[in-house]
Amino acid sequence: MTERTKGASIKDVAEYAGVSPKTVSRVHNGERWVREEVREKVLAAIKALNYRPNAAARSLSGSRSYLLGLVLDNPSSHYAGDVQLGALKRARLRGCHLVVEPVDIKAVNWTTELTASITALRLDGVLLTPPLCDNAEVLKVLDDLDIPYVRISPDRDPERSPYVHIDERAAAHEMTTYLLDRGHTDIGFIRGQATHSSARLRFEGFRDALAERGLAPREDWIVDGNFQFPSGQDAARTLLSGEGRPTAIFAANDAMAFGAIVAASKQGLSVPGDLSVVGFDDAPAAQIYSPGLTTIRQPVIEMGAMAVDLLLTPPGDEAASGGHCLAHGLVERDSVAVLANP
Amino acid sequence: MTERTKGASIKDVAEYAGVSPKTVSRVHNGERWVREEVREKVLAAIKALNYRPNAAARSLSGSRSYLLGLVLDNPSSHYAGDVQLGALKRARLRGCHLVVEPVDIKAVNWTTELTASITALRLDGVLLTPPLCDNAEVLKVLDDLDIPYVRISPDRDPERSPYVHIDERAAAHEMTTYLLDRGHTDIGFIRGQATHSSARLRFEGFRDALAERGLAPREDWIVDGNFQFPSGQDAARTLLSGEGRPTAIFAANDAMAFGAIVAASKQGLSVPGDLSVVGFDDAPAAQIYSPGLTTIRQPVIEMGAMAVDLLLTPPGDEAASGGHCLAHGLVERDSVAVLANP
DNA sequence: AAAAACACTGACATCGTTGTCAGGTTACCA
DNA sequence: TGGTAACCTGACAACGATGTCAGTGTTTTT
Repeated sequence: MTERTKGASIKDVAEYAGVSPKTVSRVHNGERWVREEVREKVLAAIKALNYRPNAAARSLSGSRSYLLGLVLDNPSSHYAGDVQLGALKRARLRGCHLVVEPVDIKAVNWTTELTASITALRLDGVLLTPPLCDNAEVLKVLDDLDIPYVRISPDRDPERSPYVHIDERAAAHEMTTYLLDRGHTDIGFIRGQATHSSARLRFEGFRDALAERGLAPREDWIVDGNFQFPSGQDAARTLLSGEGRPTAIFAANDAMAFGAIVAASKQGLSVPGDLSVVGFDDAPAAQIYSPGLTTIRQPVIEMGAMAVDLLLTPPGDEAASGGHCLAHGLVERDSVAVLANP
Repeated sequence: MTERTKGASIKDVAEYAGVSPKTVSRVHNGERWVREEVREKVLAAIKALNYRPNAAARSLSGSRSYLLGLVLDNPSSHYAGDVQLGALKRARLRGCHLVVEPVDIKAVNWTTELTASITALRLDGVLLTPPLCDNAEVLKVLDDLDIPYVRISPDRDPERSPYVHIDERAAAHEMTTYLLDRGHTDIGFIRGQATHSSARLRFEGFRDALAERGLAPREDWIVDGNFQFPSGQDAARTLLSGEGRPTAIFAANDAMAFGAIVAASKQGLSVPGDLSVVGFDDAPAAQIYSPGLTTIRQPVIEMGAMAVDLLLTPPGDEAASGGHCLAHGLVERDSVAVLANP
């Protein structure tokens, strides 16, 4: 094997520019008190030698590692992928790299492994996605390590760390109003499991929107699901088998909405002809389903990006603390029929 | 802010165990020639102090960084997520961490950025996924850096680096035979774009399987698509509008298969009642589609894992060179009708 | 005009680990 | 018994950056 090509070191650059290594360090770290003339000379040398500071050396010497951790429990989901994408882009802009740390809650030693990774790498901070961001053990590990973290859509403990989220209640409210405006007043709702605050907030938005029009949800048209496809099928079967039937179903997420569509089709009901269905999340399948699913889009990529920004904000800066709400969007596709003009 | 808790250093462990730091290093690196008694004493000390070697220091001192790069151009796809998951798990087993490097081919400076990341972090090796693994510029950057890399399902240059793949031709052959065995002889095929060798191989497997039964594909039932959903719709419209129509459609990937199903439904054809449709890839939507899509599953997670293994095999080891083929699977769902008993 | 503050630069130690090498045992063979 | 190998260990110098501090000019203040 040939010797791995080594890049230029800070010494080479210093020599080339005729200054000390320390001055080179000052220049590319943007420290004050470097003469403009010297700065330019050094920058030219850096460019000429194509110098890249060694991250390991910086980490060892300084107090930062320029490494951020993304802790995931389900790395192959589309949601996680989008968070990662946003985080990745922003991290690069900010001169950091992203190390992905998978956590398998079902494994025996996962806390040890997480601790090991964080301490070995001296991560500067950690990003947490749901549902991990509400896992007490994870938070305890991070608190014990005294490492900064930012949560994405956490369920509870708003004071515990900075976080980003969307206004789920408002989004569900908007979706419900959208249905009402199109003449739907008989709306069934498929809930998520009560342990997720999302499930609660989305239902509350639905209920409140109805209430604003002087309506109340029919009790037997509120069915529990668990955010999974099959539970959507089951729930829809229940909704469609009772006395009378709703003209629209609002599922608390897309997977259950797909289940509802399939269940309706199997009963010979066409969507949206006989039944309108809406979801929440804008899953990738939503645009290739038949019919295309009207749903709520979360700005997941931006959430990942903002989480990195918060993480890199100097501690103590008030601007980064607390919750940061990003705008959602209602994505109109083909799964809703218009019963009356808005 | 409180001072970040620092873990024990190798000196602490050495002192605790009553040996030199170098011996501690020897123990946890599994070097030879450490007395059993000493080894145990050191291991006990490591455990007692909960010692984790500092990755930055190791990287700086030794020749390895214990960091692998995963270069992705579309980090939020399910495929990329699964590769990552497999790579992540295996990397952890092998004591490495994974740094994700997004590459946006459309950006101006992407080669510079990639080079910068690799040299700054002194990555031990890099994983490449399609279609990036066939990008000449990426390969040139890596070759110039003289950094080991492993490709996943590359299109060409089999000698250029180790790689993992599945036998796409055999898989398509198997799927075609599956259709033939169920009485389908009038089969339409939706191809991918010719620039992907996957498209070619999958088509060849299809053609060969027909040929083995003494059949030849009908020319106007071979339609070109581009692996995207809409092209599947268009292709199916073409296939279903000519004189006579196939009893089955084999799409070169799932996205186009979904398009075909939707197009068929719009023409009043039920799947699989009036038309069978199969795909390739086992996209997440395949199991929540109506009907569930019969398709080929690639062992993507295992491929990511094996890629890491290959990357960590010492260079020069013959076992790691060349291509490594993993087994695919035919996932039987509900999109194929039986016209005759197999 | 002296003192003080500011602006700029480099020497040197340091971060935590591993590579190199020299040295000390013990075991084996002639 | 002496010599050579194999086995085991630690001192010391890297690795490539940054933090600290001292030192030298230059300006501003007193």
